[in-house]
Amino acid sequence: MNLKSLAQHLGISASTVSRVMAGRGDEFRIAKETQKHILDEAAAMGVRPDELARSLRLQSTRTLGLVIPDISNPFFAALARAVERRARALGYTVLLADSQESDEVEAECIRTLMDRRIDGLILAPVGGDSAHLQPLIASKLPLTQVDRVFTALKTAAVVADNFTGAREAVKRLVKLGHKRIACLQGREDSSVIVERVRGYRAGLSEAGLRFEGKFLVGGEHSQAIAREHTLRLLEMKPRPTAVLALSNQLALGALEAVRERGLIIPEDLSLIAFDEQPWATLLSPPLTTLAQPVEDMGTVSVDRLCELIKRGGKPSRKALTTLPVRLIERASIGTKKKD
Amino acid sequence: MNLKSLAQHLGISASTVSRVMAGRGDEFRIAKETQKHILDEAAAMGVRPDELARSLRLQSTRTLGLVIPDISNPFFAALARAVERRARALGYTVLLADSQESDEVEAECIRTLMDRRIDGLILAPVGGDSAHLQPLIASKLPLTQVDRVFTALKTAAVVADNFTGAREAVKRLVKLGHKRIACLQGREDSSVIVERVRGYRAGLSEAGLRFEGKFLVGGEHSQAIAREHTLRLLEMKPRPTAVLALSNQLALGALEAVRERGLIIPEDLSLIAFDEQPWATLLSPPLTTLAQPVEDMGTVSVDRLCELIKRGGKPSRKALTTLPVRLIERASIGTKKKD
DNA sequence: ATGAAAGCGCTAACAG
DNA sequence: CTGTTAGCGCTTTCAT
Repeated sequence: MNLKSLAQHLGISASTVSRVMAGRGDEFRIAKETQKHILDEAAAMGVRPDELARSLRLQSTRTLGLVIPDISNPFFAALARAVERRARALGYTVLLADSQESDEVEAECIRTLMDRRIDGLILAPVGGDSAHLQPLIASKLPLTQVDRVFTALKTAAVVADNFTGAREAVKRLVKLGHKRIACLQGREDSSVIVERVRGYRAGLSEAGLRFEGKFLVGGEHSQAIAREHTLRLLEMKPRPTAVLALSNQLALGALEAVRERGLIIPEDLSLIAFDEQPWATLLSPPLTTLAQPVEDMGTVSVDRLCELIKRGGKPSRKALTTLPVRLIERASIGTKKKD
Repeated sequence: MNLKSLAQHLGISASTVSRVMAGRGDEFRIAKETQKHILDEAAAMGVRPDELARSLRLQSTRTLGLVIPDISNPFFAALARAVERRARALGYTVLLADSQESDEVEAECIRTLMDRRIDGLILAPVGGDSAHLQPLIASKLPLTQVDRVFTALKTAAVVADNFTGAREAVKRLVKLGHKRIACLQGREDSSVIVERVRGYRAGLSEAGLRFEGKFLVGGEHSQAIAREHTLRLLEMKPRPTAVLALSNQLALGALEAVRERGLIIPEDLSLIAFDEQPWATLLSPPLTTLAQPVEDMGTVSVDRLCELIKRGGKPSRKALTTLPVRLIERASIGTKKKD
């Protein structure tokens, strides 16, 4: 059932039906009676305009693409939820794609989405290399980067204040007397990690502590790898007395290692982790976290993108939005006891 | 840039270009040379067929809809990931919608997806009432239900063996000497919960224990509500010595309550929870879980749906697929000590 | 105030 | 082997 057959059924033209269904009946001064007639019959027959045909005709799909590296990472799940909700509120549908932490899959996802003629794209890039994003940039598709971003690409971008978050965490640890503070990182080429490591080093340096390369470990967003690196940290002599884990997945790996070695938090090791999670408070002891403003990041990304779409893809002045990170202090950090 | 302009540019017809771009050049015995020419130029100019126009013409979008109640629930996130991955492998794109545990939003999601002319839908219904799904059923859109299902609706369906899982968990607890085993449920009208509660009661009854209504608490998929109900359980005299939590979110609520009351697991209370999670092993003590085959559920849902699409929506014989649940025993359950 | 006709970009039937 | 033509369902001039 489509508009045309409904029109025939009612003995009027498809144009009139189309105008009424688009809510523009008054604008075209179509008889109230006719309007009611059409609307009633459409509802009764369950006729709705074919979005596909509309999109083709209007050259607009009212669909946004969202590409994230891993939907099973709760941070990105929360981000997706926020994006979806805001987009829905603004009348957009979201096409979600999971790039599986792979540049190749990411490029493929973006191609697929572009083939579907999305109106705009929100991209949380895998990181590292941006070469495969060239066609996307060249296409002039309205684009907002979120979380991990390539600042070299001149697009709107929404990020958490990763630098300040990490720096404040380190400063807090220093205040508790820690001098050997290690940092467990993910992919070193992701902007998020770069910023957090920068914050980590700034925190050390502002406290007059020397940065030690051997205390900066990791290099992948994986719990298993994080566990291994933490095990190695714990074997060092003297070993670090505190660890800053740069994501929730990495924190889980660190916790595994600590447990395996039979060490106690915070007596043997203080731990702070990025990403607040429902289970953080239920660990023994509860975990100190750096809560990212993930809801806001999703909402603002959509808003930025929609502005961009309205402006026809012309970039705005204020390209980068930075949202604050909050330190939630719990019992996983304590005064350094032994040395 | 589109096929037509590419055709003009090359001085050949759009049909030929279309056929070559669809990879059917050989089928139409188009000169190898022409083919190469077209493909090269298309690649050089970045021309790709407009999926929108193709879909309209072919009356097929190669898009599947996926509606889940809550993407921020890691179980559904994992499901979405599996669905996305399998669909991609089969050449489909997935439109994901989050119904936010609301029947109204769910109905709205389904309408939006149908307007976009998806080829099929995978639905994890909110539960309870299926009245709002009538239009969907009537539309004959290929449909697979997953996780929560309405068995009254004659559609393909993929579920975990919730009944057996819950029953085995109870039997294990009974074997450890427990006699007062409570059950913390989610929405009682969801099929998943109904089955798990049925398994819980079967487990009790097979052990010769009486089912006690006051030990079956809860009614919402929320950590906060679960906490409150558990607090109430812990106030009972005599109080239960073991709890079966019917989801990961409920388990977190239960853990909150236990901690607040200063009780020790498993000495004061044994706990088993549905859903295996990365943090389960890191709790103190590690949590005994019932691992759902979430990867398989996603994969099989897509496969079932694609079969259905191929068969033109005709339902198959074997409508319901049940996949096994696995009990992962850890230290959160123990012999009943005091009474 | 409403209708007829063209066209969004593509593919398939038919023609040659 | 390749081209011409019609039409998927819609919206929008342009005409009346």
